[in-house]
Amino acid sequence: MPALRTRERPAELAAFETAVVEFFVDAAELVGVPKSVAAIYGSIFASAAPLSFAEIEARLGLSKGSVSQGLKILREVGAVKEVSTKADRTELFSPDLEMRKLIERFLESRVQRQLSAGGDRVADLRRRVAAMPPAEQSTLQGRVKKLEQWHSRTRALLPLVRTFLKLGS
Amino acid sequence: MPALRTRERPAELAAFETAVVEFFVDAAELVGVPKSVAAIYGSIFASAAPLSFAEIEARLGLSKGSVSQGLKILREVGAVKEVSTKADRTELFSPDLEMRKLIERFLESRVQRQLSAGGDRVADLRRRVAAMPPAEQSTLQGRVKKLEQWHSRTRALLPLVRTFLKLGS
DNA sequence: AGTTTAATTCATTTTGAATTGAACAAATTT
DNA sequence: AAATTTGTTCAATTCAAAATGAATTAAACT
Repeated sequence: MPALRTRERPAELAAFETAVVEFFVDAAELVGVPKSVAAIYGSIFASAAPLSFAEIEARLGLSKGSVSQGLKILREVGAVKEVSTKADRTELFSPDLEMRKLIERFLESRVQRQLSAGGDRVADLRRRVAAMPPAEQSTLQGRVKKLEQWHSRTRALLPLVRTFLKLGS
Repeated sequence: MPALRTRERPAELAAFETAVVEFFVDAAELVGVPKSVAAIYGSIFASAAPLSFAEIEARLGLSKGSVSQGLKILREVGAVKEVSTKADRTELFSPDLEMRKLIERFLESRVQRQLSAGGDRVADLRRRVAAMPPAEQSTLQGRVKKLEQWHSRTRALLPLVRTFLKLGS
């Protein structure tokens, strides 16, 4: 991704924006979100006034395609909301500050999904162990049990995390 | 990744192994671990007897390079231990069943790292807001505050997770 | 209606990570 | 010590995800 293009804004503003963008790009890396999406969110988050499509494109030096695609994703997950000034045709975007929702969505779409898929698999495994050669059965049964333990423990952890993140705001 | 090569083992054994491998490959996807590494761990985990390098290579149909590389990683994070039968030259591998350690390592290397990097960035941002144009300052200050909140909340969550996962074995 | 501006779509390209495979090293056997 | 077997390393390849940009649609203005 090319460096930020700065136009003629105060240097501090640009620097602030860059720093925010970097923050989000970094964080996104951890959870496997594309850089461009994180950068778009970052630049919107870093702007006091709602940002237009064109502004985002210009500030980040991204292609129209990436901006469109990124904004679509961000709207879908509710990370960004459109602030239509009916007077104008251009769409303006502000961050949806309920970051809790973001995390919720993430947990749901990734962790939750994986957990229930995993549940099915573990159940399947439990059935299969029964058909194993007697010599190996007890060992393998132990292994599958481990899997079950971890699965249920993780499952139990999820609501805890949810609750915790819900606490303030 | 090519399908499992089965050699002449009982069909149930192969099926069991495949299922376990799939379980781990799936889970790995969630946390961004390479398939091959997950598959190697899976096949070791699914085997009652320690597995040799050659066995892993054959069962998964991976290249020597991948197996070597994968085993290296798995050893480094303590997911797998070498069960040397001094009589033989071939290295044999068993799963290190302390999966807790695995998760610990993961949390440490990824989450922890990101959290402290993020901490620095947030501190930096806090300083920068001061230099913003007065008109925008209060808005931006609010935003940075949000970031701080989330950062500290996540930081607080981590030990909770650790404790929880430590509970039983 | 025709022109301009704004944004989306999607086939192609780019990029970066994962995997391969061939060359190499180390230990073992004959 | 030559040949063989076992595993490592790393440059080259492959592959999938991400980004691009040109074609297209949609809306607004003349």
